Amino acid sequence: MKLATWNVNSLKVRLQHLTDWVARTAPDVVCLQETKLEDAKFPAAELEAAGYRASFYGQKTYNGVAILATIPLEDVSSGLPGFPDEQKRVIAATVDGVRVVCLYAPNGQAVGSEKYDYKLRWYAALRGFLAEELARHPRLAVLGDLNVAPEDRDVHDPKAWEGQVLVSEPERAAFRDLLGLGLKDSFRLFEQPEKSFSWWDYRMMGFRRNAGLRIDHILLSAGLASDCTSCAIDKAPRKLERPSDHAPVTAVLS
DNA sequence: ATGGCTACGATCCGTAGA
Repeated sequence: MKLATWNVNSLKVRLQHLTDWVARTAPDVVCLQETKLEDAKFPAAELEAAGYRASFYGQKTYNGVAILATIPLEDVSSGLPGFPDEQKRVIAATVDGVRVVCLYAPNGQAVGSEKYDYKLRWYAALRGFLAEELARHPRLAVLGDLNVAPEDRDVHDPKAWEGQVLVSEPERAAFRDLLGLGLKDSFRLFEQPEKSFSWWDYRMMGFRRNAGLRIDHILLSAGLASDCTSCAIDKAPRKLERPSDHAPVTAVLS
């Protein structure tokens, strides 16, 4: 099974990139973030034509998540229990016995801001949710834009970013807390190129300078990590005209 | 040098992203 995650930064704008990409790479499951579409406007027919069923949880302008799969999606749930939230950031479904959780973590804006506080509270609720999901589903995959670069090697210029949002110690601690539940960062199960990132700022020629961060992740429970044969970031779609600022990340389970 | 893009919904600029 091939699993993927991609923050598309507007599914309406990126639909062609997405359908081209799935045609080329043939993932079985794709988690999307920042669809920025109300459910009524979700392009279900176009994705069906591309070979994918979809479960989606969206809103106008901001946020929005979806799971696409070539096989049926079962037991779909959305949101974090005990954490009422207008912002549509979480959807989960079971696909062929694998519990898939698709996440769009809050950005946090700036350390010390109200949005930063919301981000840390969201992560605390997420941890509780994933602990329950793990107890229920030993085959658990958590994919998404987690908006945390876990280590300095995930940051193009750690000095410049030190203490900033996406990199700050409380955010990294929240990320490590997820690993502490028994999840593995699948990207780090394998040798990877130096300076591997999944997001590059649109400004300042960020992509051309490889001035990026690795903030999109695939975390796997122990039961799935032992079946994982590869994890990679696909930079190709970031090179297209009018790209998303994020690249897709893919993991293969044997 | 704290900006520089991009998407969106609203106008012809503000909000948000990361």
